[in-house]
Amino acid sequence: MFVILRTNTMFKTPITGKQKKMARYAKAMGHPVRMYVLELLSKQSCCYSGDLTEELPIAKSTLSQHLKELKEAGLIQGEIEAPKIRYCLNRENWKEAQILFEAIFDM
Amino acid sequence: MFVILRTNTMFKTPITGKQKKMARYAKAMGHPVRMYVLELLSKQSCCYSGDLTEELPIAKSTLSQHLKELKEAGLIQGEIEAPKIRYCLNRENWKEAQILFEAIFDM
DNA sequence: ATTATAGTTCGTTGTTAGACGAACGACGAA
DNA sequence: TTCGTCGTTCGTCTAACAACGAACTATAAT
Repeated sequence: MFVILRTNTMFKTPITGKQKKMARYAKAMGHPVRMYVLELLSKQSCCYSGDLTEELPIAKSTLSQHLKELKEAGLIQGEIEAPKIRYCLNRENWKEAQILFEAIFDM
Repeated sequence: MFVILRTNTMFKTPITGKQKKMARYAKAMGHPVRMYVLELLSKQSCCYSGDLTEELPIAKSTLSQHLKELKEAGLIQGEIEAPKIRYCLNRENWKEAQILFEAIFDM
């Protein structure tokens, strides 16, 4: 018989998967430019990288990096409409983030 | 007559103070240990550094650094009860953070 | 006075983040 | 085909981050 011990006692880490997940989302949101993008996308269905480049006072390569970070955190996704890329929220993960923050803020 | 132009057109930054504030809170929440602390404190009135040291698999000096980051972001505060320090949420800023996250998640 | 407890600060190390311009790749238009 | 547009990747630089142990500070207990 195998008893798979995955309790916190065993590994001495009380930090839950939810907390790790939430920290990941928070980390992605922890930069003003990325906050700007997320807020914009939460209010409209999509936006294009080029539009953001014009609005934000950063190099387009920097914007690419920020968008990449948001993609890797799972909060946004991009769809190619050659030659442009259209970005939108990943609704599933956005919902998950909402639920996690909701829980900690007791809302 | 002085006209103080502080519009976004003038300085070409559309990023609002709220977004910056929110990014600051998110940045502080963007580490699992700090997430753990905040969640614990949101559920109970206070905790002691020493208790956290025993619960978390990190050096106490590392914990001090994390607590310092949360203090500097304004999310927690410490009160000396020699020889211990009692930490609790900064209710005002916690509320502010709640409101900001509430707004972006449309809750 | 010394010792013990509790927690912070310091210094170090290695990693990551965020900024940029240049080079690049993927298209569509001419 | 070349050229232009669009956005990404690369390389570089500097700063920030997160880990640790040791030294330090502030107390209370002996």
